Amino acid sequence: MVDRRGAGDEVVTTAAAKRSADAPAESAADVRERARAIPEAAVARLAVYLRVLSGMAEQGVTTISSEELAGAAGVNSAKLRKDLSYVGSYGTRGVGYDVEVLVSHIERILGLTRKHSVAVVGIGNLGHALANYGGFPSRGFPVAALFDIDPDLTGVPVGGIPVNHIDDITSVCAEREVSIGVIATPPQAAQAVCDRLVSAGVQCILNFAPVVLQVPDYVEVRKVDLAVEMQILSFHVARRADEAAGDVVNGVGVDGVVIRP
Amino acid sequence: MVDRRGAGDEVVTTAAAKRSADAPAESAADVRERARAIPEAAVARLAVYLRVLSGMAEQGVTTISSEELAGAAGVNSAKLRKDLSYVGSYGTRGVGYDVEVLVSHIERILGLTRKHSVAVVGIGNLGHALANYGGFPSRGFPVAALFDIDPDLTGVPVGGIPVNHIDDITSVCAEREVSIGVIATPPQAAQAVCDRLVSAGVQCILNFAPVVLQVPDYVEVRKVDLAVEMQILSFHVARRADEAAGDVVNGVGVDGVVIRP
DNA sequence: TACTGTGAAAGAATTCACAGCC
DNA sequence: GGCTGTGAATTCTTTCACAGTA
Repeated sequence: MVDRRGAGDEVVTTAAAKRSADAPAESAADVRERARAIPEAAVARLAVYLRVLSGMAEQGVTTISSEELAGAAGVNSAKLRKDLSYVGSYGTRGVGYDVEVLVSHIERILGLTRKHSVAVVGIGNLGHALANYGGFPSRGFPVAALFDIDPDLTGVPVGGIPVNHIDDITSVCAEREVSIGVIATPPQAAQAVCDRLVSAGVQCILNFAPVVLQVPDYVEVRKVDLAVEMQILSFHVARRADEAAGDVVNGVGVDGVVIRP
Repeated sequence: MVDRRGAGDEVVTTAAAKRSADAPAESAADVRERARAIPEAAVARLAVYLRVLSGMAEQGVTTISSEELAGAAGVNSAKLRKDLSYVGSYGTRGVGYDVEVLVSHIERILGLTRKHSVAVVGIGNLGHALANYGGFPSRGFPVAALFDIDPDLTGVPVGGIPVNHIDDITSVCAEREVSIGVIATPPQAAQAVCDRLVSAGVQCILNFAPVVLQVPDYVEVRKVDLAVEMQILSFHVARRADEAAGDVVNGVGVDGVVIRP
């Protein structure tokens, strides 16, 4: 019912493989076809590789092997190479990858060649933190608008940007070409805010409210749910405790890992 | 290399199936075995179901079908039933699930029957927001300690809890039985903070710093990387734009979805 | 009748392992 | 010799579809 992958959207796993390796300057159609074939899970990791590579570049590193990059990104090298193969074949056998080349190709695939303006809705504790978060603008996501329902906040600058009233969301988003909406409101308000963002034309939403948002198919939602993260950690604590109670013999658990007292 | 699943830790997919359905009051060993067999992906969803169910219970709902619960949680009903089957068979055919029963069983599986004290390290914008975030304590994760490296902050109460200096992390974490550490520091400090948390005995870490943390195998790390979330959204914006350029005929894209102008 | 619980099938993601190239 | 790129194998996850039951 909420399946986002359409019927005509077949996954072409071998699309990249079919292309000859020596293709000159890819066409827009090639990029398009390749981008569509990249698995979701790989996209998330590409963003991590990009960050690591940017750091490397700043330190003057020009070349890196899959093994090194994988280590720095916390994945194994086979997965890394597979992920990079979705982007294209930009490594040199026996040598490794050119850091700058890889950075620019990943940026292209992730669509970072254009700026994506962000609107934050809900200027409470979290909204404040997000408005002031330096990681957004520095990575090509300028915070272009802030909204809150409290009229007392309207006009008050937060992180250098004056807060708008939420009733102005449509006009302000259009004017400032907002492409990503961030919901940092209390849970009760989240769905209504989401609806307004969508009718304002925003097609990508990052949701911090602990609510499952209902949106049309063409809108992409990602959620960050702190309580859920905590509960996943809790599950692992519990599992570990269970293992300790069940499998531990002489203080040594599975794998010979010593269980801490 | 960073594989967290040990050699002796075989996944027993059919463990639950082998158990007879009429087993009386599960033993601790049963819970343990079942918990180990739950797929990661299902654990995250169980936390979402739990939240939805809690909301239902508050509204006085006592019974719910898989279809209804799935709709509210944003998944399809087959997946929901499969997920719940990992927890056990607590539904009634032809009727549905008793909300309270399900809540208590999910809580048990997620290890929420005990409290998990949380320490937040790095009391900047985000740290402030986290210290004040009501969603933690209300879900069984009391914030028990705050740490920062700035001596001027030491003793200042944030969200009702005085900030400690980071040098006291070991003693304070031990004393207050912290089981989850939250890293909200600048990226440069994150690995050092992580190391200190680990040597203080904290085995679960939620990391907001855009850094890949290196930890021993027995430590569980989850990360929330806002820039990565943004970049995933960016990828989808780009893909959509590509589709619009390539596949759209007469303003209608794949699946007959109208691409917005 | 209406809904759960679950084997079996299908589909994704990960890992292996090695051919191919520098 | 060293390292990439990738088919094939494996493992994990999702979905199907229906037997079973209140």
